[in-house]
Amino acid sequence: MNNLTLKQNPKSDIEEIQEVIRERICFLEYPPGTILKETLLATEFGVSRTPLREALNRLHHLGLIETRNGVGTVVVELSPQILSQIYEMRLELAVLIGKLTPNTITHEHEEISKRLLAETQKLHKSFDAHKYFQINHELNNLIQDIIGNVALKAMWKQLYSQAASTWYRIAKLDEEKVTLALIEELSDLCLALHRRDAEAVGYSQRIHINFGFVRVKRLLNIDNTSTT
Amino acid sequence: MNNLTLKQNPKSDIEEIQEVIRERICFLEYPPGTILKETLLATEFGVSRTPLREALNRLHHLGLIETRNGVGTVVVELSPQILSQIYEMRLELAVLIGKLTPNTITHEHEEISKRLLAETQKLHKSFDAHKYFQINHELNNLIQDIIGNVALKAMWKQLYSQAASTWYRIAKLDEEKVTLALIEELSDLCLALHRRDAEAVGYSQRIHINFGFVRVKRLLNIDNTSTT
DNA sequence: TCACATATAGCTGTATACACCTAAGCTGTA
DNA sequence: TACAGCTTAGGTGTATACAGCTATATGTGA
Repeated sequence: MNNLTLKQNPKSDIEEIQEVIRERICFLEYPPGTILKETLLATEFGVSRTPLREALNRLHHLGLIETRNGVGTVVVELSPQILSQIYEMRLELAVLIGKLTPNTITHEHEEISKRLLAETQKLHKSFDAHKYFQINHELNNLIQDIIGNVALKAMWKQLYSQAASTWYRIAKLDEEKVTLALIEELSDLCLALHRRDAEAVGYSQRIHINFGFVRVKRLLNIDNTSTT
Repeated sequence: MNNLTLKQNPKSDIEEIQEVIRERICFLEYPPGTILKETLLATEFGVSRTPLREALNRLHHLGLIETRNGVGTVVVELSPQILSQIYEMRLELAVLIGKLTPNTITHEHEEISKRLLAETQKLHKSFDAHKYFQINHELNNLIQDIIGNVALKAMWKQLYSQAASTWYRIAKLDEEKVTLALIEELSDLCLALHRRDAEAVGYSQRIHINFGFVRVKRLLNIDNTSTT
């Protein structure tokens, strides 16, 4: 665990490539529908197509891309229905953070959350989309670091990756409100971490995922007939 | 959906290879520690190493294998701790089956469960390990087919795959009890399906996963200090 | 001018050769 | 005989050539 960054250092080249492309998809650098060419990416990362294809294969398994023979590898656009299912799942997983043997919360976790809160407050004065994405991303890494159950952690990461780009696309439409919501979220988180209360972290996450879900539903006109 | 089989037909060759190897791992044909050679598998399936590596790569992502450079691809042996986390997660996911917009239960689902029950009752008279595995496998496919939330379904499948081989190894130690438990499980399931009650399916699954968890813990001497 | 068949550029899918890594076995020496 | 060092067989990791597929563009006839 590095100094206040929680950097996830990938071991192999392939994992590093995978992470870079994943972030590009999450951060809307590759918006849904973008067609990625293996040759171009391979030359960019300075490797041959073979290892690059392995990276893409893993991203395919994460549900982020789809490759069509003769065409290219396209960044998936999730249907409103699937996206809704993903959010419903995330709501359920959130409360499991504190339930399933969480990792011990450290002083460092608390410090990171404070830093992110401060950065978001600065963001409130002059909004910067990419900075907003970055903070969300680091926040998610922080949450992941508290999740002790490896299966839950993997699932949490995957669902975040799948939902991120849509959320960010929507967030840009209403900078003011989402920034305020993020400040509120981080405030809650700071309090929960200060109390070393993983359960509170989970419930806080649930609340704020639901905030996002409501806005996503509103903008995608999802008819919600499920019994939540 | 085929005639009372719920066959999952893979599209590409790679997916088919992946499924075959996955079943071999689940069914203990490749017990943990087995070293798989890419060349041998490639010749067996009549393809080159490239597509076979893609299949292995996906299995790696499912947490079933690990490949070490210069050595081979080894079937992972999950630590008792990780296995415990997987079971805890499965317990939580079970109740979500009925909660998160399940698929409509059909007459066919009911018929399959009846058939599996009948087969298990025959099994009770003369036990056959592989047959037992097969029934468990089909049962799991049946449950998957009821899960409507795609994220939950994917997670469910993955966790089953990871836990299966350990469970089967343990099941062989006490054929009598596990067969009776399976009969009970399928009886509950038949009833729930007859009522078209997905929630009951979920709770039934939870009960019987817990049955397995208890036995796994007993044999692996897991110290359970978590607050379930 | 439009519809349709065809040619083609460029992509992914696959096979294969080679580089690098690892572990086991062999050998020489104390 | 025991042990250290080296050799080597055989594995995975990577690069690359080629096969097959797809969408676009082009040309031709009505």
